[in-house]
Amino acid sequence: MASITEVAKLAGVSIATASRVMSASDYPVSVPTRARVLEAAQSLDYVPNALARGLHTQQVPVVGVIVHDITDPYFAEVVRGVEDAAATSGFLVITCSSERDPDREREYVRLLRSMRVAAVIFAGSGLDDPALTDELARHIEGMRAFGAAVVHLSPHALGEPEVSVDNAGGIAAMVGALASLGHRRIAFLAGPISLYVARQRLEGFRRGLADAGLDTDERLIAHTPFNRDGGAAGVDALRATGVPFTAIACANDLLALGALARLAALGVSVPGDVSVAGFDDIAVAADTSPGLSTVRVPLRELGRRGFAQAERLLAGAPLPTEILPAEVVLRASTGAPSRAIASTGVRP
Amino acid sequence: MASITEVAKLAGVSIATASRVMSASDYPVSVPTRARVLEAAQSLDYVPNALARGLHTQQVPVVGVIVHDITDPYFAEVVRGVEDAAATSGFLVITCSSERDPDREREYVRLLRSMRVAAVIFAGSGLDDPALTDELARHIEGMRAFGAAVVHLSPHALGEPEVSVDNAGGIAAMVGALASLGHRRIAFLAGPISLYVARQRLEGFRRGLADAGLDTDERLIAHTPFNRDGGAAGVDALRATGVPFTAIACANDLLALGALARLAALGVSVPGDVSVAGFDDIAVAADTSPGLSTVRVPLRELGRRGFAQAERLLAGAPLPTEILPAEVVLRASTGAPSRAIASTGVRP
DNA sequence: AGCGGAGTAGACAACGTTTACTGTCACAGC
DNA sequence: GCTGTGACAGTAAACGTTGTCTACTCCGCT
Repeated sequence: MASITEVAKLAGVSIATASRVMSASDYPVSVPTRARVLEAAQSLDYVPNALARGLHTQQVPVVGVIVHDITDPYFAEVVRGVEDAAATSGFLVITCSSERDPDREREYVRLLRSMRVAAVIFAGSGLDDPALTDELARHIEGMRAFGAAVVHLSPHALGEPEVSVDNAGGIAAMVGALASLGHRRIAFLAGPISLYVARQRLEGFRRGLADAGLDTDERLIAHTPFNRDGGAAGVDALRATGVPFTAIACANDLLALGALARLAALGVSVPGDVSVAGFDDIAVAADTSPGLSTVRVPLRELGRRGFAQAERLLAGAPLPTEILPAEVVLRASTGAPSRAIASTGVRP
Repeated sequence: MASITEVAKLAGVSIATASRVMSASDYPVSVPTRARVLEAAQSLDYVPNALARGLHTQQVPVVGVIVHDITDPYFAEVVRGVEDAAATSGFLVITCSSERDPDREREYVRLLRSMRVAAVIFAGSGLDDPALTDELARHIEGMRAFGAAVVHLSPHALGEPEVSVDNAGGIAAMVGALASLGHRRIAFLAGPISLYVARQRLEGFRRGLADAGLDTDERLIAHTPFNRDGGAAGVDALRATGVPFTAIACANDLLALGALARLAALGVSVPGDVSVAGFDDIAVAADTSPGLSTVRVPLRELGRRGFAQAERLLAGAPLPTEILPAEVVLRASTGAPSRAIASTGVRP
């Protein structure tokens, strides 16, 4: 593997001159000299050593993205957005699936720090856990200590996210849409209360209800894990209350997918008996049956903007926090209500 | 950001001694000295500089994974497998979505080389393109030139993949399952002929047919892009031939998803009129309606083994190529045939 | 008493860059 | 003819590690 020393030797110039050509520095190098260096580099298949460069500049053109799970379509889409933006700036992207496990997250942050990555983007939501928040704050401080940019794409304990999505507004709009269809008793699969996004979405749910002139029935709010199984469990929890409802709004699409599957297994027709709505509009949402009504969030754009903010932060430019719009998408899983189903009133 | 120099100073030892403690070298350091160094490191929040370390060792504990698109559930799952295995060895994972674009791939390989990553895992299949193959060969040689491990998880032009999946066997088994259900005229959405995996799967299709004592009707093989739209296009192409068929096997799940959607739009019932089968068993397959019969491939395991092979390669250990089994999973999209549908015979 | 060898610690030279800092040269201005 | 200046090129010192080599202290053995 050729180093710049060999390039310089072959070109018959000093290392400094070769470096100035290869690193596109603005230091003047005469045209013929530059050409000779370039030719030497080419013929040696020279690739600059980013480690040596990074050792000197204290920074390497790499950005770390901390997600819950890259297998979750939500995060895959966000990471792709980061990657696309990063690629145009010559940055590489390190993906870290933390599984929301504090130990894994800590370890990833440590590794990212050891690599002196230029930026770390936290794509997943923060957890409300004082101990963890303290620790995270130390980590973030540690990262910033060597000039790394830190960007959040979701609400968290330590201030506003640099870029985010109108979570509350999106859910409120969906509740409004359900109300317009005639629904009066709307249930909510809220996800885990400890997650800040889930809280924002719950707040949006309440707001939507209020906007539509409906009361919130706390018994129709179920807190279950943010995944497919959580959706099924949520349906069961809702039915167990015995309280009637005609629609289920969900805090994300995975919950809605689980709910759909569980309802189908129970023989409850969607949207005949109950309407179901999700949030995020992950790609699968169009392939479920019935097609899932949901709230579309520009996930890839979220990732792109996240990287852009990181770059701006690195450049020391001021940083207005951005909130991306969320848009209701009505497909086949929602319709006008027929009759309220309760735990005992499910059609066989 | 504290360096080892400061740690050494605070502990009152030489840099060398501090290094020996921090890098868990097997060089003897007395217990009290070690304790002092550790304490100093702790109090300074010292995190070793992986760049400096990598500059010296010519290698950084990072592995690059080149995929088609991280947003494709197939690749997300594989990357997750790599990530899980990598995490237990303290390695970070760089994700590169090349979109099968030679320019993007070249650029990613260049960046990965500049980072001196320890390994590069090619998760996606190779393309049959002599120019590209040449270039790729040069890249791979370049990577190996500095001691990087290169691992392929799919068939490609330059030899056997280090780990892969029984593509042909899986499809053949699915064709066998369809034949057992009574299907005699089975169509195949083969994906792009230029992709090596697609070829293997096509070969498996032919073999499955032959094993079942059926003739291959070349008109029932459609080559379309490896995605959802390709599935829809494939259905249209098949119908346009006017040749009757009772089942469609697909070279991957995305094609099957597209086919399912297109058939639903045409009012063709699945599996009433046509059976549909996919390949890969991505997570979505369980959420389609009807649930997609497919061939399950241990994708996460594929990623894990890929990393394990890279590690073995790095250690210089011999390397038996592995082929992971594929298993038929029958869900609701397949059933006994009723009558063959042709381009003109579709029920309204 | 002298010597060899553990056991431990420190000095120092890499690794491949970048970037002050120093030159050198030619040329313009006086 | 001298000096100042601008355009280049080279020297050398970092950046933070690791590993080799040398050095010092005890110890036990002859």
